[in-house]
Amino acid sequence: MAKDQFVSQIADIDADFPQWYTDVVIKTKLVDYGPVKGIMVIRPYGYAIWENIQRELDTRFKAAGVENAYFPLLIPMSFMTKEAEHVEGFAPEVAVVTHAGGAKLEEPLVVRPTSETIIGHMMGKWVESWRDLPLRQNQWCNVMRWEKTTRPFLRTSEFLWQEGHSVYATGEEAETETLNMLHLYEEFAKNVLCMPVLTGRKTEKEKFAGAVATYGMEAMMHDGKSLQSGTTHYMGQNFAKAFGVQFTGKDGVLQYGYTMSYGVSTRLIGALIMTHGDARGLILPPPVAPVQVVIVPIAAKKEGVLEACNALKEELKKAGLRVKVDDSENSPGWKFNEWEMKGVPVRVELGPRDIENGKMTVFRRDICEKSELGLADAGKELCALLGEISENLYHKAEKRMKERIVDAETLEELLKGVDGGNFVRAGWCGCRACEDKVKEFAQATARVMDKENTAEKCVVCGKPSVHTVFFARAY
RNA sequence: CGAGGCGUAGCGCAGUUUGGUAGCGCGCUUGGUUCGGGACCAAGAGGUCGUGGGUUCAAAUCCCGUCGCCUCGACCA
Repeated sequence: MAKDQFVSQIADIDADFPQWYTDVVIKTKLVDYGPVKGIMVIRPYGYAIWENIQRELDTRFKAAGVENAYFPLLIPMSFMTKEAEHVEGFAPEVAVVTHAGGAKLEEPLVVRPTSETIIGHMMGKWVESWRDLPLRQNQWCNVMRWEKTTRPFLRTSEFLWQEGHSVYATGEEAETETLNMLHLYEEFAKNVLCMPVLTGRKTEKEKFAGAVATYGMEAMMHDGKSLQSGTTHYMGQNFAKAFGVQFTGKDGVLQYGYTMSYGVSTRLIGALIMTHGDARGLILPPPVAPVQVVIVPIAAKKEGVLEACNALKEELKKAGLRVKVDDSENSPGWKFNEWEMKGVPVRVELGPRDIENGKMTVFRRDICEKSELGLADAGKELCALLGEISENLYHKAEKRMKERIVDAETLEELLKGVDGGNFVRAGWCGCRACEDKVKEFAQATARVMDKENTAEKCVVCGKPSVHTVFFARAY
């Protein structure tokens, strides 16, 4: 098959970015559409990415002192109504179980859209004394939010995530933890997903239902749109009061704890696809790639070729790499394209010519270039190469993001900025009306607030700026 | 829910204007030759044309109804 025909299997990344994205997740066998609209099936190749994300995050959580636990899928409806803002925020999108065991339930059960309520309930029982604090737990689970429009990984009615929940004795500690977790996510995005993110506090309009403050990390996609890739929330005593999370302090006084929560989801997979991918398909960052090195035998039937491939595989495995030998019956050209589309960071071609010369032909997915490396010390060489690829992916994405952050002083400039696929930094007076006006005028939302208020005037009303905000169109 | 589009083989589509044998590409199966960028040859399997009704000698095609899906507007990790 001609090469242009292969490329045409995936839509043009520049011409139609959403179509490109959908093509890629389906054709690379990350997901499939299931029988229920808006609920995706994650196939082994996609799930393997999630497992790598899980492992990397879990290691970090545990190092920070967080323990894993599991809480129920079904939550009594009455729990949802205990925190006023929370129920208002989530009511439109919960799925409700009304019947079970062949009979109508006395109290409907909601399928968790997030677990603040039930974890708050349990923590209320577990926390009695200041000695029980801080209580820091995390769970890996699925949640359900009945979304109106969906897209694989980016917005689905059911998704996998982790949600961490902590109780502290003081607001300061809980707030500090909220920021610490945001930084943990940022470091993770950089070093594991090779993805630069913008972090900061969310506006009142964009914050989590029931939170005092929400912080988020936003990643810039190829087309300049923003994707909320993780959030951390400081709840103050809102949930502690609703669920009776009380403890006796050192001073002997019974008091409410302060809670916080944080989560990232399978959306991260969508984020890294849309951050790194190109016209040929996926480009997976080495730390999360299910296969880091694929070995393609050339002239596999010739004596010694498969043996050499398998020997190399064993050597690379010993070096800690995830390796696959593609010994299928397909032609080499077919395999090249297949694994490139699937985003494998490095391909090694091994044929009679290479073996004779004691070399291997190495193809880098990130720059699509071939070179030769010596077969001796292959493990060390390829580990170094994967590290180089990770850095290159990060720097490329970081450069793009930095180049596409522009400032605006008027609504027209802001509109022009987001139309051009940029994040727009602008002043904001802090009022809801001006925020709504930006949305109406430019179809852009406040992603996060900058750490410092560098702007002078609100981009809408011209009053003094209270927060400098990054505005963008968002997925 | 407001606007637009689409339902024909596993996937992508043509055929509908003007009714008349169910087609194409990819994929799949079998056998053979191949293998350093999606190889080639040969043979084959696979569709009650979303669905219900109507018109007609005859409907994928015309008429009426209905269901489903996709894209764009209001919420979200």
